[in-house]
Amino acid sequence: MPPLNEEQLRQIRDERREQIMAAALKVFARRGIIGTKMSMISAEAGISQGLMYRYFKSKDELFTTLVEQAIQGSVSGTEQVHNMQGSPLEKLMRLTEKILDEEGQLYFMLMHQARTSEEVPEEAKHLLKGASMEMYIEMLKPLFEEGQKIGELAEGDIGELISCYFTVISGLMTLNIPGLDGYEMPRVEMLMRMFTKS
Amino acid sequence: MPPLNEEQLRQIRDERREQIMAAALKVFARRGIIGTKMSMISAEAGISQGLMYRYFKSKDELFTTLVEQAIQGSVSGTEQVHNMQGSPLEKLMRLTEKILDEEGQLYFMLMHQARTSEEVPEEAKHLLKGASMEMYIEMLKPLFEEGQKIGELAEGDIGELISCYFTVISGLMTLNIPGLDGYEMPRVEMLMRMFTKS
DNA sequence: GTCTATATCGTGATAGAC
DNA sequence: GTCTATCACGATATAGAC
Repeated sequence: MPPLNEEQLRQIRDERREQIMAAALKVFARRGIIGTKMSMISAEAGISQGLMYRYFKSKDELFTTLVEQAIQGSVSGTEQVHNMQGSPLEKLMRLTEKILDEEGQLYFMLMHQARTSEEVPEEAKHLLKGASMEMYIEMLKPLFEEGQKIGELAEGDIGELISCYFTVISGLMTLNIPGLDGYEMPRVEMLMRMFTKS
Repeated sequence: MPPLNEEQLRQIRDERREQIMAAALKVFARRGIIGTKMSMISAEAGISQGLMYRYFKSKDELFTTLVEQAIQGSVSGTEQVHNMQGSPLEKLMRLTEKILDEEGQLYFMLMHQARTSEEVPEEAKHLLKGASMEMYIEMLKPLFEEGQKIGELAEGDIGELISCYFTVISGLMTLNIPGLDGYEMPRVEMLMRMFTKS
């Protein structure tokens, strides 16, 4: 058997890395950085504990890498609202559905863990400073402004409106409803009643 | 100096116990059962680690005791809505304000920790089964029914309405907004727009 | 009743065989 | 590249002095 060439090795390494990160995201999101043991991640990824340290220097580095990825995803996801078609309200509903749909939920929970837990690595804390509520508000301002102009969205302070939107959505995301007995994600139409002109 | 009599000793013990529980609530609510070290609780309470074990057999027992207290509080708090005065909407707003006000928040966060974390003591899990979403819905049903009857609250499935109410409120509580940079608790009037007849 | 000292165990991270 | 064995440390819970 010929030895693997450089390209093949790199591919194996990349796949392993992705595999570890996917496993780590699952566990970190639910259990936080302290509640997560490296053994849990390695078990979830189906590899040994020792191997993880070939790909990430420490638990902290792994966590921080995931936070970075989560921030990137949330920003690009929010930006995409402007590429959607339909009225401002329709856009907002579609954005909301996309956020609440189980897809991005793990990343969202991870960011919440990173924001609230104390023993988060300094670098991750620093990254989170760049993903402030204000930034998201700015990103959604044009959408809400247009909605108010055409009389589709409720009047009132636009900052308060968007802040309320993000706060409620954040709350729903961090609840981790799929795993909560009895809880059910409210319909988007229900939530939108807060923001539509009555 | 005469020796302390039985009554005095009991009083000291009771005070210490309360003191430990208050400190433990603060720490558990924010950091969860795993993230909380007994040393943190003892530091918060201003006593030594060893002494804690004179009052609670283990970390698990302490946690479970707090969960029990939290459930009791949330039930009696919700029940009180029927003793309030005013229209159904006014009652609901006052209940909401009471819940969201920092007061009960620690207990709420504790219950969320207990619901979502994996390594919660079996007994605490069992207690939580008794505090199901369905129970709270039943408790609020009369209020919503009257509100719908007099045309103050939105029409539609009453179970969905109350479920949405509790889910959104739960989300806001678990966010732990006081400690979150940029986040702000939405005004109750804003939230109520979801449930009022437009 | 309260403290300090310590036994015991679990976890993060490393070393070295394959 | 991957695994197993191991070190070093920190946390729970206990023991015993005051």
